[in-house]
Amino acid sequence: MSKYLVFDRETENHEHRKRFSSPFYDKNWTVALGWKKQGDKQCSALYFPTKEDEKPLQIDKDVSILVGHNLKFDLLFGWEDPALKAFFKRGGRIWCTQYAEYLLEGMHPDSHMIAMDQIAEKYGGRKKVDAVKAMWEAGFLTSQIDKDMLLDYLIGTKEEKRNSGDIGNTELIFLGQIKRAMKLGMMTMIQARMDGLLATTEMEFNGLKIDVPEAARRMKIMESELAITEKELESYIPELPVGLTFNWNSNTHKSCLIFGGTVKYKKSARYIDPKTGKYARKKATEEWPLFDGEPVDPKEATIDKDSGLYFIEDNCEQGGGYTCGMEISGSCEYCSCTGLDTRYQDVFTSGKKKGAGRFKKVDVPGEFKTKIQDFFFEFPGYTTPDPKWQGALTDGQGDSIYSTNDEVITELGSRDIPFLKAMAKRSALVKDLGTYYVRYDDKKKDYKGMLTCVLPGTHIVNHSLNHTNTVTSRLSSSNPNLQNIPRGDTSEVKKMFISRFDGGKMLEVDYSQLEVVVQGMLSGDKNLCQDLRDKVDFHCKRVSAWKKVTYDEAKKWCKDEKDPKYPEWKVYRTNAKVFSFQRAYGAGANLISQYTGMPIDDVKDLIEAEEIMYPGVTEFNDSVEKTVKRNAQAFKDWARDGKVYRRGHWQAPTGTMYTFRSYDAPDYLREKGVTDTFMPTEMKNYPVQGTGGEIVQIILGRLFRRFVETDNYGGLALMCNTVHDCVWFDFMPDVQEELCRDVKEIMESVPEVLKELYDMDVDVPFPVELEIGDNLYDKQVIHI
DNA sequence: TGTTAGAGCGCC
DNA sequence: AAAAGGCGCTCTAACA
Repeated sequence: MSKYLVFDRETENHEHRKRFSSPFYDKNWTVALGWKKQGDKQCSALYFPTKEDEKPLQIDKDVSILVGHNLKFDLLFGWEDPALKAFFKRGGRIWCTQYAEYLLEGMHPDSHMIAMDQIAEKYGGRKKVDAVKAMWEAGFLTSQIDKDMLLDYLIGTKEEKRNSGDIGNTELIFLGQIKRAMKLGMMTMIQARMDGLLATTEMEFNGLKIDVPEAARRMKIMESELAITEKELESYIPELPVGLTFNWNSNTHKSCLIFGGTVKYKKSARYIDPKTGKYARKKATEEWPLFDGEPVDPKEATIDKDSGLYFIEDNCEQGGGYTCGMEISGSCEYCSCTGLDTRYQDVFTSGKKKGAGRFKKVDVPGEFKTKIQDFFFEFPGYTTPDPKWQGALTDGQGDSIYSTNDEVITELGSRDIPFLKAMAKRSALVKDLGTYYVRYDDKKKDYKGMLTCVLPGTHIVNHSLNHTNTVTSRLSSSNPNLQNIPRGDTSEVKKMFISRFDGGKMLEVDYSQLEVVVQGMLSGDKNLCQDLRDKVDFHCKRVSAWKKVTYDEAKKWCKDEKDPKYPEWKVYRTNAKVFSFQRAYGAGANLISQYTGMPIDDVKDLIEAEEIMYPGVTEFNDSVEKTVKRNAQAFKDWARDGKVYRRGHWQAPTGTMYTFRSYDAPDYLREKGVTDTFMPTEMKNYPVQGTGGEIVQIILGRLFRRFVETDNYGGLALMCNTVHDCVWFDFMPDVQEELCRDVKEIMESVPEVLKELYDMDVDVPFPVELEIGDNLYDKQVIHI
């Protein structure tokens, strides 16, 4: 009799290396562990006041499935527990209620990363103790929360007979989800994906080893290149007013510099007080000496050193005296006065201060007030923008900002603008340094970039592989994102990824054009499947259909460098390649023509040729569209505009459900009275993208089982990462042969796996390519 | 001071 | 025919 075991941890919640409650930080541990085994009348829990008290989850032999919400988190905290290892060894499986909910909801955006509290009630559970959540939100550590309160939160209160809380809710959700999954025909698919979740848990646990000295070396080189480039760029910036610093990161600045425009900048400066019409000033008072009862500005008086009193030497009213610079002696030459009249400051005549000078507090104009104000500076510009580069933002004057992205800069290449190359180089360096190395953010006083996630000592970076964050059921990666590491032809970043083993290697295994294979599989198009079996070069095939020559001719002329036709036909192939990628995303003829520079009629010819060659693909796309439209239901989108839209779905043969929403119709349909339409591009792409992702994930599950079986090849090979159609491994050469053979066999066994799980008859191969190297940059294709 | 939208760009 | 799909990170600019 096999049973389920629901469990959950409340862990110490320090953030470390961008990871919330990181299981890889030694200051975090399981503060409270709760569980309920199938058949138990109530939940159980253990409380561990310190890390030293911590005990592992006990998993009885009759337990066959572990259940939890966001289960990867709880698994990582005990990933090396012998009990858990033994559990997997005997074939134990998992069910993550967060992941299952996301799949059951057809990956609807509202179901991404969904919190338990948001679904507990719909499965008959109840909301949990708010006070605990409030304390976390207020920044308390889990260990600072009252033990009883925490346990109430975890397993329910005494009034709830200790059969609620996180654990009780999870059980109810699990049982409800099983029913839903059976009804929707999604049970097998969910189970298979759960094994994929185990694989990514293993990958997160293993992480990637970073060659920190190499990274530091590269960084130094890049930083000095950056300094040189920025120095060069400086000379192209016109003289700027104080307070405005040109920022090469700012799209506004770049657009204004290149195309002309007004940059708004802020500076602290004086301003006119509307009440007085003069510059605003601060209030101030001064002690002024009194002369005959009238206060006089001390600046106009002199201090008598002996008495400490102020005195004034009044000038002759007739204009004589100091003002004319004349020496005064005796009488004034303009009149009969005796030159200067010295008057002394008033003094107290009695009391304590008798004899001391009298003063009065007088309001005087204080310092000028300043405030941060907008200033404007107009750049003349170097060239005129193409209107199609116009963006949504405006400059200081309200004129349009134009895009200065890579595409535009390339297009500007033919115009004589001297700094474009340096600017592009700077952008590339800043992107690499800021995203994949490390860069100090002056404003936030914080470091940015992938290397900030590297653990000290081990130099391992543990990324997150997220299962519930996309609408297509693909995975995503974050903190850091290890699914967008620049390829070898873009940057040398991949050199940083090395083996953690002494003398070890890295292995990357890719599916060859997975999405084309999936397109063939889903559509069942006879020609496409045959071409996949024949391993034709699809780009040459498209060229042959487009230029009306045979496939063999096209292939020779496109690929044989010695052929006289090669230079011309190579370009055809490149265009066909771009065409096929664009087409996969559903782009129309217009856009492809614009993007490739091919005449629109040529693009239309290619599209037509495609449809004649692979009619099954069009039929498949049409059938998805029909299905979605047929089952669509209206809903009011309050988050958007409160208007009525529709949502429909299409279910793949594996059981995966894709949901689609409608959007405001484009103008040409609006004129015909249509208010909302589904996006044909989404409907074409989701099934292919999603099924490709799904296949990789279930294969990851198979790989995980093999790694469990072999104890990670005796501890000499590790699964590390996956990027949609590829898998990364870290291994010792000792096990290379066995590892490569297994990985290739398992990854290429897609048709067998799909037959076994879903009784699908798949007649296309899923070939993979293996590459090995000392790092993920310098790798060689290997053949087995 | 922190949040958010937009742009840009890395990957598949 | 007509609407280029999916992510996450960094940066700026605007706003509360």
